[in-house]
Amino acid sequence: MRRGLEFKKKARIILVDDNYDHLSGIKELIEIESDFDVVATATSASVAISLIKKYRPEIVLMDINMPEKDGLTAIAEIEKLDLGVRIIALTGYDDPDLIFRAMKIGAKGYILKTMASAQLIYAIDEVAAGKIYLPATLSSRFFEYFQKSFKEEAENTADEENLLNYLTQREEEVLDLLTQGITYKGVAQKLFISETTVKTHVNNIFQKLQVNDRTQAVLYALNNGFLNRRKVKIAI
Amino acid sequence: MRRGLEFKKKARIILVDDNYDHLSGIKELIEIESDFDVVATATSASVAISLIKKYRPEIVLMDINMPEKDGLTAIAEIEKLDLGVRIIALTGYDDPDLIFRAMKIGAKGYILKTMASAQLIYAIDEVAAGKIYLPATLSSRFFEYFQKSFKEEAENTADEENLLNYLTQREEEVLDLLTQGITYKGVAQKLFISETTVKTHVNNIFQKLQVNDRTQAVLYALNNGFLNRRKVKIAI
DNA sequence: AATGATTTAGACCACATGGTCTATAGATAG
DNA sequence: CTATCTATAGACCATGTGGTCTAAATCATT
Repeated sequence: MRRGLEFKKKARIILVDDNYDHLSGIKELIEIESDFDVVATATSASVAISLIKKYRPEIVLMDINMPEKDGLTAIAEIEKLDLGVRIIALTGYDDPDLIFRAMKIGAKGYILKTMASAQLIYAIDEVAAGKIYLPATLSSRFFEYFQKSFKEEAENTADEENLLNYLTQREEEVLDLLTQGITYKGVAQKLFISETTVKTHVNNIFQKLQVNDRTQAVLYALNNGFLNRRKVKIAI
Repeated sequence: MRRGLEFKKKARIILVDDNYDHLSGIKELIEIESDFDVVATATSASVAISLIKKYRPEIVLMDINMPEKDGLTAIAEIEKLDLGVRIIALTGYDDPDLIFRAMKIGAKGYILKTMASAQLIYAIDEVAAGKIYLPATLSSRFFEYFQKSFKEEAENTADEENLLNYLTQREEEVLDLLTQGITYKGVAQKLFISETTVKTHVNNIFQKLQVNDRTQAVLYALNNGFLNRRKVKIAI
């Protein structure tokens, strides 16, 4: 796997850190300890972005903690450019929320400044090889946060008292169309039934969901995993 | 780290797999190759759940591909019981969607049946030690899927042509209340303005969002990150 | 000083929506 | 073989909603 790399050209890297000393430290480290090519460095996110556009590096090492424009939004912007740049986030803290958000917006790796320099080189290696790199400590933090955020969501949706469960199949179909913003007339046409029948169904839905109008019904459906359950039915 | 385990009592495990041969194979493997204690086995998810309630094991090895009640919903149910059971998912395929969903609902590990038996033992070891275990190949698949799903979300929300951007502040406030299923009268009271003013705002909102009714407006808002941007304003 | 955008508000009308009640045919369950 | 549930559908009415037009006060910008 790694062997394939040796034949390739050296991966080109841009370093971004608002601390100049730290920046040159990393630069030196990479140049001495690895065979990557540091083509540019930047001390601000906005400069970094124009440098990236110019040099089209394979890898960007981005410090997250920067004044002015913070690293996370910078990463988001770079990802949006869709240049195939692979970004490694760099920070002092192992804050799970930070890690989660960085990975969410597309970072391919995440390392702490306190980590050994060998680990930094290894991370770049891995990311350059197309992989995603998270040190073990960070990946567990990531997963903790990941699962926590979804657990909260699940408690709201898959709740034991989900009124959606009381709906009949036909009522679900009607509600499904309501969640697409379709009127009585539209629903009637789509389901080949009369408009008054739709009204009956809708009224029954209101009763069961304990709401007074379509908007509330749609909101209830959306907030209680109505779309998810349709997906599941199709997927599984 | 690992050393701490030796002092503890052997971790107790329940195995779940609809294939009986496979089940006894794993059981034998664990009993011979490790010092874990297989307290029970089950060939169906529903049996597994009652066994878990009875034995309160530390670890559950759960096959995902089972007829009747599938493994994923079983995992979700077990997690809901909140017994502190740590579940490892087991399957033949490395389908990223499956992996993602398993981890999402709370699995602490995920391994393939095709993997070496040593890796299975190692996975149990890690999960028993409170960690989360994903083999390298699976974790990259997980992250790919993770990032892909959020990329799509971002493209829908942070889209360049987001009609929500054209709304004035007051219109945003009104729309915010609409997304809570509040009527004209309610909005008027909340904002201390007349009902007809609310109507004017709402009509302007419809124009700007290019929709014909509140439901569609609410759906547009929800699908285009209206709630997110309020969150973002507060959070970041 | 003037222009334009925003917020406020009213009038008027058509019609969509919600509430309630009744009723029939078919399916399902006890 | 009832009893219940479900899907269908109509009548009737009150009211909420959406469309359009007008208009005044405020505020920012030129």
